[in-house]
Amino acid sequence: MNSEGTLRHFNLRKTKIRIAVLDALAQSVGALSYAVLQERLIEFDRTTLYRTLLTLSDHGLIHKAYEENGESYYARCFGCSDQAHNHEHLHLKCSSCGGVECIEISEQLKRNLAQLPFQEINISAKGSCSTCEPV
Amino acid sequence: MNSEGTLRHFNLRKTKIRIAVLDALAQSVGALSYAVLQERLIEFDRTTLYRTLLTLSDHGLIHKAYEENGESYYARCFGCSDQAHNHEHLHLKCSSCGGVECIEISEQLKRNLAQLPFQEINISAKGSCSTCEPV
DNA sequence: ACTAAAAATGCAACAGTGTTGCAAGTAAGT
DNA sequence: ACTTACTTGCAACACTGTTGCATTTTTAGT
Ligand SMILES: [Mn+2]
Ligand SMILES: [Mn+2]
Ligand SMILES: [Zn+2]
Ligand SMILES: [Zn+2]
Repeated sequence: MNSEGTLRHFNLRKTKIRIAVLDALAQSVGALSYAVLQERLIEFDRTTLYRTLLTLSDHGLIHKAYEENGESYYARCFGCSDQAHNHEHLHLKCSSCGGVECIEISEQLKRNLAQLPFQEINISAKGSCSTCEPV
Repeated sequence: MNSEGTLRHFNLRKTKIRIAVLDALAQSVGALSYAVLQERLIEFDRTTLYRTLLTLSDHGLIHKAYEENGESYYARCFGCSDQAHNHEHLHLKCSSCGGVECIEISEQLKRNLAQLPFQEINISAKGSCSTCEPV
């Protein structure tokens, strides 16, 4: 589904910046930092970008994929809603290229995590991404 | 071991702010935010606090326990060194009181995580802490 | 297509945090 | 006590998070 369809599906108004953010994230292999989003969407005010990220995040269209030292990365969600973000994957920050990727985890690990009595669980890791250190 | 002994053990110079930071973290049940540390250690310059947290973190005496929306929380480390931070626990942000705690995880989960090919892994969760919602 | 209500945007403004350079002060070994 | 390497305080700057408010845009109803 394209970005406009996604917005309609989530009952969100179709605005330029929302489409632009969703498009940017959809086209990117890894997650995009707030700084990169800002420079790619330089035609919009950064407050609007800030509020757009909040809205898309609140409704489960995107999620914060990584955060450290004031750097935030965002990525598209798959199967999330405004009820809950279900992130059955981890966020890898590549020590080499600095990129951030969403990485699938094993079924076993998913089951282990599901047993924890918490509303939301996020795993982040540091290491080499598949591009920088091919398997 | 007290804070002075800890610094000696890690071959770090014994300075007022390092002792004060270690003492503050040692006495606290949960992790302390940067903001709280700053107001408790108001007698020191915030740049010095910033560099102190970096130094203690780099050498494995403390770790960043949680980070979101520009808020960082710090906690004492147990068994870490400048070679590696071994965090076999997760960081819980209480949705109720806002506090951050280090929570032990099961042996099984530890084993699962150990199999992942990454240098460093951090788990953070949101939910109710034991104080706000007793078992 | 027209209109009104609801929602989103742009702009200004402010606080907090991360970060660095540099001069002055301090800790630790001799 | 002396020396040296390390640490601190201060200034300074960039970036992010956050809010209020006037203006513009979207969308639903006619
Ligand atoms: Mn992700
Ligand atoms: Mn911890
Ligand atoms: Zn990489
Ligand atoms: Zn609590």
